[in-house]
Amino acid sequence: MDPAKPSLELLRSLTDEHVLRALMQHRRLTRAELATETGISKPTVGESVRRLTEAGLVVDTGERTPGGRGRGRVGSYYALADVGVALAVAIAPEGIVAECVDAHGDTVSRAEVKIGEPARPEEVAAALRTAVTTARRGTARLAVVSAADPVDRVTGRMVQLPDAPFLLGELDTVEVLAPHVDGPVTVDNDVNWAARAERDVHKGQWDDFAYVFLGAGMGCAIVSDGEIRRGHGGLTGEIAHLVTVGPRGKAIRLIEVFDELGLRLPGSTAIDVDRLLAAVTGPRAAATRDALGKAVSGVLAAVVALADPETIVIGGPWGGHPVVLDTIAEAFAGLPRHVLVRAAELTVEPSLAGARLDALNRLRSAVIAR
Amino acid sequence: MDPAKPSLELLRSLTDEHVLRALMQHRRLTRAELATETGISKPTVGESVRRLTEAGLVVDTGERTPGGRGRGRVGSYYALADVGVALAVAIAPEGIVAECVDAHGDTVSRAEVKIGEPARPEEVAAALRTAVTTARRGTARLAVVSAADPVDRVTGRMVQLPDAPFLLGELDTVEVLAPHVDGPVTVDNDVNWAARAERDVHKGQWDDFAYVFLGAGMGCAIVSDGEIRRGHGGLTGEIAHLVTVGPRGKAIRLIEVFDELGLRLPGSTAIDVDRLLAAVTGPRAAATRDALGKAVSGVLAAVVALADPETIVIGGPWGGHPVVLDTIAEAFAGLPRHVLVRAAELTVEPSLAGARLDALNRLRSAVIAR
DNA sequence: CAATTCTAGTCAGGAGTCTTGCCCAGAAAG
DNA sequence: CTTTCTGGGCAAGACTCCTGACTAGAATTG
Repeated sequence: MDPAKPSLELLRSLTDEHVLRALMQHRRLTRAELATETGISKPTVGESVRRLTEAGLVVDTGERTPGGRGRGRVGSYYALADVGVALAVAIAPEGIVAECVDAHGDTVSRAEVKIGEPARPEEVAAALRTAVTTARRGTARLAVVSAADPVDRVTGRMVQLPDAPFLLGELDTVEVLAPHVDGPVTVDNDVNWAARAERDVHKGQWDDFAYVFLGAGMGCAIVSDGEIRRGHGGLTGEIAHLVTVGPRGKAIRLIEVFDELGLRLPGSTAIDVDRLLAAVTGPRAAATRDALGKAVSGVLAAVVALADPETIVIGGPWGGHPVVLDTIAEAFAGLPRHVLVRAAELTVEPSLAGARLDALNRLRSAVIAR
Repeated sequence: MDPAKPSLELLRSLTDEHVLRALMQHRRLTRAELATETGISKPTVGESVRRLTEAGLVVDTGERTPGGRGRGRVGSYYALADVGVALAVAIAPEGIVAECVDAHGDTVSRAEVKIGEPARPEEVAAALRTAVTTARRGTARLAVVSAADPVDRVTGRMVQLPDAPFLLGELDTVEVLAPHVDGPVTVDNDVNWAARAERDVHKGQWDDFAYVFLGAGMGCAIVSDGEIRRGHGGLTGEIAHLVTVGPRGKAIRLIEVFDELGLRLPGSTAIDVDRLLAAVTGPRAAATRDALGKAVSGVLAAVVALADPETIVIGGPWGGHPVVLDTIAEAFAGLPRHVLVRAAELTVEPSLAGARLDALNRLRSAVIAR
């Protein structure tokens, strides 16, 4: 039965929720301001504030309305009590960033820990612990993690796909973080988080788009009806095995294109980004550019066919490079169905930004649910 | 502001909604049965029934509880009043089927109209009018339409994609039906409806799967997080231009495979299903089977990469054929990432079944919203 | 400096909704 | 005929929200 049972308690909790959300957004408000902000009557708001104060969720800040504002009676400012923080963590092969956000959306602390390449799982786990313990302020009520590898939707663990780049290795993020977090740990891959951040930049306008990330690993995030689609195992957008156009017009998997072009790191599953960038800008670059353009636009054709995005956003160390972007856009424009291709808006820590915002929303919901 | 404002009116409408939903599901109930069914107290239910009767949404059927049931006082049975019907329509090149469903989920009428091939738009429109006027009983409060062509998500009109099969032609379903329906007309393509029906067969178990339809036209529906994903323009799953493996290992678009195999209807954009089935079962079938298996499994690889389904369902006149299905499953099993491939469960009018169920849900919501 | 004006917060009254508990009517069972 | 049992209704109580009036206190105004 979908709709909630009607009861007076429902009403009361709805009132409290409105008040709490208003305080999260506006930091500090008087009872009167709360009433106009929420549209609820003054006496009801007063009662709610009394309840929430008693429950320890709201405190009288002691501040009074400044004289300058009006001439009437001074009001008391109320604010959210200390309700704990949420952790937002980004795990990449280069290093780890951990941040704490409070219910107002402020980042209260931050820690960075570098990792030596190639990353070994034990090293990553140790760095993760260090970053989180350094960053933590007060009780962390939940954690949201971005990881630069495919993530199993159910267990939150990294998944190695055959022959596909695997940057971090076997790492059970949930297990590592559990001792440091007093609540659920959510893990998803970095491209999905970056796409969520991109969506929030274009709030309400972009409901359906795709975000293609081209770096040492390749991935694609699909936003449909305003939400990231993860699929059954969380492996939506793992495009390494997508069939596309190879260097001589042959149908091969995307990851194989980089073998044929000799652009993978020897002894590793990852793509050699530096060499790739040198190859598309240096002498005799035309052939490489042509091959990459055809291969990637074959992927974009698949994205258009199976997700029908409004636009396609391309990001990542080499995908975001102007030369590569132009090459891809040009090759893609020749296909029968094409959409606007553009560079990602967010370039600095896009996946952390996405994880941070989700951490905030989850923290707020957790506070409201007592 | 997401959560509804707390008010007493909210409570009342919630109570009415519970009562109405119980009556939709159970056809006829006494006040006491309504109370136990909804979990709401007897006086409250009584009051709600009084309100709803006054509003004309509920009627006293005049029936009394039969003596056999217990020994207590006789109760009065209440039931939903006549609140109109919903139209469910399936438009295919062969013909049109229109049905009326009432709020209990009963199909109260049905009409079929054949169309001569090839279908001309005016002929289809005329057949549509005939089917709907024949089937309609009472006021149709809304219509849900399945159409065997790509459908624009915003306008509900058919969309012709370059070089892709286009079976029904330019047809503005919404405009044709508007005079016959007293409410909104919803249009989507037949594969999406079939997939919805398949989802409802596996209620709650299948949240993420793909439905690949292979017939005169080809399409694919993606169910993610329990919902059909349509994309920005409603063209999700139009796989004709997906890059896949051609007959000699060349990377070509799916639709071109049928050109190379000589399996398209001359002078038309559609696939010649009869000739295709003959080619895969007759003598020298091995080469054709091999080509089809590779081409389709390339499409499935794309579906897996971009949607990560739990299973892939294959249906349609030639896709559902055992020989074809086996061929595809075999070719697909050789790829690095593969999931279970199975035939569609529903084979008789699957898209109409999906449209019918959606029509029912929409009708119920419309009734509850007064 | 006193009167006026204005505002945050509270109080009182009233309307509305839900629930529990009790009672009644009436049919079947004993 | 009495007992048992069930659907339905009534009354009382608890609770929530709202409107409107009131109070306290500060700034402005004359």
